[in-house]
Amino acid sequence: MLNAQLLAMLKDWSAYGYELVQKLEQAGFGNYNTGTVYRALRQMEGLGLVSSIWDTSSTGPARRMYSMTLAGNLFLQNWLTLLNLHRATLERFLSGLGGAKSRK
Amino acid sequence: MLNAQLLAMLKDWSAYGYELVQKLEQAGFGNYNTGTVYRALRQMEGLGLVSSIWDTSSTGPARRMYSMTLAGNLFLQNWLTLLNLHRATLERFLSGLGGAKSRK
DNA sequence: ACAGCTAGATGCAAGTTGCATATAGATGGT
DNA sequence: ACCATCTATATGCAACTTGCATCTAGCTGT
Repeated sequence: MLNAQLLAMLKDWSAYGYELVQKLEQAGFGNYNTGTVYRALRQMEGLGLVSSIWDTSSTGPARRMYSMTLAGNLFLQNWLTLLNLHRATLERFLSGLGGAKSRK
Repeated sequence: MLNAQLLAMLKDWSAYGYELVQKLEQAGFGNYNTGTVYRALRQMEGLGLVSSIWDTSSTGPARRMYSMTLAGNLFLQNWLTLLNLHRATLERFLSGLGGAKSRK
């Protein structure tokens, strides 16, 4: 879930970790702490879903700017497709049509 | 995710763990193994989301029959509402409308 | 000079999951 | 009768994720 949310926020603009923590909250995705987000980003970098460079252009401490890669985009698309499938199945069960074949 | 999927399958009919493992796969929810499902069910029982009784009526080993409680139903409704919110936000980002205010 | 903010990182504990294995009753074949 | 297999639940161990706390380091404002 977190990975998909981070990728979604990186789709059109690059961003750095500290910024993403705040954006997650603003977007209504919940309050993740910095440790969780930083490690998720590094893990995704290891998987090739995002790439990063040190940004020293602005004032303040250096920032690690993340961008989504092509693989990251494919991952996100796939993840959303799966999410929609599962959601549809869940709601099929909630409508009482879940166990169409066998009942107990 | 798994908790919600299990609750959805218990909404209209009670079921036991071994059965739920197979139903998860048939429904397209993925292949969970028995250890994961049994422990998820016991955990939800501890939370009061499901209740169980030993069923010795049929042949074969005794089965632990699970039913969803009222609290489980509320939990499921809540969870689905949250899921839909997050999904909507994700797709808002994918449409390029995610960072409406500030850009980089 | 010093408190506070920005930015990233890491150690430890808790929770979840997969894999392997253990258990026990029931079934079927030879 | 014996033994392999299926059904059904359970648990130990390792890997991974997350939250909380803490650390480092640079910059800002008073």
